[in-house]
Amino acid sequence: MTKRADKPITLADVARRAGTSTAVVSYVINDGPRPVAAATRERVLAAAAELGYRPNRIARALRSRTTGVVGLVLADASNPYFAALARHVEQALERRERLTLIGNAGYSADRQRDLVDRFLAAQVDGLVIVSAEGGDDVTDLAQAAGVPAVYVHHGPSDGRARVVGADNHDAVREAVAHLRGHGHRHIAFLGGPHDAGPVADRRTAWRAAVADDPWAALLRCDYSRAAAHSLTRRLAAGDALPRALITATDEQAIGVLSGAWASGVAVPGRLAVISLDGTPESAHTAPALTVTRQPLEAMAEQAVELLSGRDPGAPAAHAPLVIRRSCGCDGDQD
Amino acid sequence: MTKRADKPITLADVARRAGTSTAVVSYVINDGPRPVAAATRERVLAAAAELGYRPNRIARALRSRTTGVVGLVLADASNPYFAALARHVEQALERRERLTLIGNAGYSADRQRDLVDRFLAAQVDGLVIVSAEGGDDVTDLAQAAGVPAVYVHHGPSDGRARVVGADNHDAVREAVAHLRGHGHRHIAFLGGPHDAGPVADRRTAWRAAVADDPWAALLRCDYSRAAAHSLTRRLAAGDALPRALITATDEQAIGVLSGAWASGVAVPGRLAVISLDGTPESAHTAPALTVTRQPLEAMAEQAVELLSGRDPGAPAAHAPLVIRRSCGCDGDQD
DNA sequence: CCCTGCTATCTAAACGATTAGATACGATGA
DNA sequence: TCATCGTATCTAATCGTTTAGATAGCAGGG
Repeated sequence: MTKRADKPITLADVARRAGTSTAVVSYVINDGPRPVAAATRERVLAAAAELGYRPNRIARALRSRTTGVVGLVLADASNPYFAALARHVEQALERRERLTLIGNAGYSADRQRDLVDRFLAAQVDGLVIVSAEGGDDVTDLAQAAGVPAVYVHHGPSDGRARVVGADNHDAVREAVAHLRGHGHRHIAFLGGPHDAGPVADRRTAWRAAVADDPWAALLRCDYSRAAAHSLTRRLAAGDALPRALITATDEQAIGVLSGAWASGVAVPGRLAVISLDGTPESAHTAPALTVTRQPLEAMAEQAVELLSGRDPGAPAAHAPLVIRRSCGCDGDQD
Repeated sequence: MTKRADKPITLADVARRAGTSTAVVSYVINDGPRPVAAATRERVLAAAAELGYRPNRIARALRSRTTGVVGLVLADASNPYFAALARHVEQALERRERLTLIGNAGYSADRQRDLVDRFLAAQVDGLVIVSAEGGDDVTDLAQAAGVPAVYVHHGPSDGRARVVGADNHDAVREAVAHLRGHGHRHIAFLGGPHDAGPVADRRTAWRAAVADDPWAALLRCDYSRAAAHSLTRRLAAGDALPRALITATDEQAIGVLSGAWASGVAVPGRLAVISLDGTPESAHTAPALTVTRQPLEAMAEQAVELLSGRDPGAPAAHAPLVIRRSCGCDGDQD
């Protein structure tokens, strides 16, 4: 009961108490555009402290037309990859003292536009779009409102929008080389149903890396564990399972693992797997997944940097190969 | 280039165009507190549509002292359990047309208070705290600001705060009974390092359910996959592994699974496992986890309902047993 | 024909901060 | 002593809504 709830403290209260005008208080609070005498500053600070003054960001936002809030639109927060990305974006924003408005578009372009609309009405200072293939282009909306927008992981390919991604080519090349090192001749790839955006890049890179192998198999399924699980069971039943597989996403890799387990297929003995995401989940599957870890933190940092108008130097961060067990190595599993 | 970015449309613009005052426009926009003649309403609506008017929520918030934004404070978004809970809370809010400000406290009470402070400065209409054991009590802050706060999963135990949880006793009883049904005599429990909040409830319930078994072992480790993984490996090396185990959380269960795999321990053959969370991840581990699924959606719904002042009837939702394979059943895999 | 009461609308004061322009006060130089 | 300048502060307009109070117009009862 230290403070009554009914009357929030305002600038005017502090000014009255300090015996000054609201202007000086404002100048003190934000090292304002004009200087304040040291003695006065002290009085103001003391008054503010005594009253427990907390600036009202809404009022500040109305006047100064900047809210310190950024909208984060997610295609699907259930997907650990997107969830991890979201976390890093939120942290990058936090570091810059900005608040994060979050929303789930659930792979629907309509809901995505809707969300962006609502974020813009809330006067966000910027938009980070973590979208998947289905994600529509919302650059027009943002532009109309004069709000900077950045896509992460996947975005419209016409040059108009700023898109932050990772260097997938190198990663895939490394993965293929590693499996070759284990003696595998034919290295299959499990991609998505349509292959647009980063996953298409990954597929292309794989195709290039196995160009010398006409039998390299391209598999496809949804990006869900369930889909990869049943695909694996089906292939195992028909004895059509490859011996070495690169999956486009961790979700698929995890589905492959559980499908293999259910079919009695030994990993990595009968089937070696490398996944191209490297979310935290991948470290504690059975067996632990060898992955190329997407540099999520660097991507988030780059995205947020782009929002502030700064153009970060490095165009695409490298995704390092993290060797664990699913590839056949006797990994770092303690 | 349909709309210039430099001049957002305001109420006054619409009023001018419709030949009315700003008051009527406001009345029309929100079926205002006063009626408007049908003809006028038409004119206003038309003008608004033509100009592409979008109300400025900041200005609205300043005047009406309600932002339509709720702050969601997370102990740790990396934990899939919390992440799933967060998703459901966000969806429950979305359904009520409210925006979600999200923030990660990272198990630190200081950062939690800090976040709450910043959310309150942003004039949130309510706070949802998804906190773990470490989480401090922030009821005082919220109360001082006159903002309703609800804790989900875990909260201060003095009656002052509203806490939404699930019925853990029933769930644990069911899990124990199920393992007994598989012929297990001794059922161990893997809890957290300190056991406060819901995990303590779960432990207590387990103790009650195995009261007739003086040898039932209580294990402890951090709530991380890594900790459970190495604990399992250690126990396996010392041949001290129980034959049936209930884990307090999915994270631990997944760590146990990967530890067992690494130690060559067969699950469920040598070690049967049931977990008490039931996050989506648990469906696609190898083997698939049998769990008591926490009613996250119901909890989120309850929490948001509480924020609006309504007191939802049901005090604690039931966590149903989802039978898969880690318990020894020939589960519903694929 | 005037007064009453109702409806539809307008005027203007909030909300709490920021900030440009006006002002007051000493100190300085001629 | 007076004009000049600089510093520290105050006054008040402004951001875009909401909404209570004032007002205008019209119908109906006496």
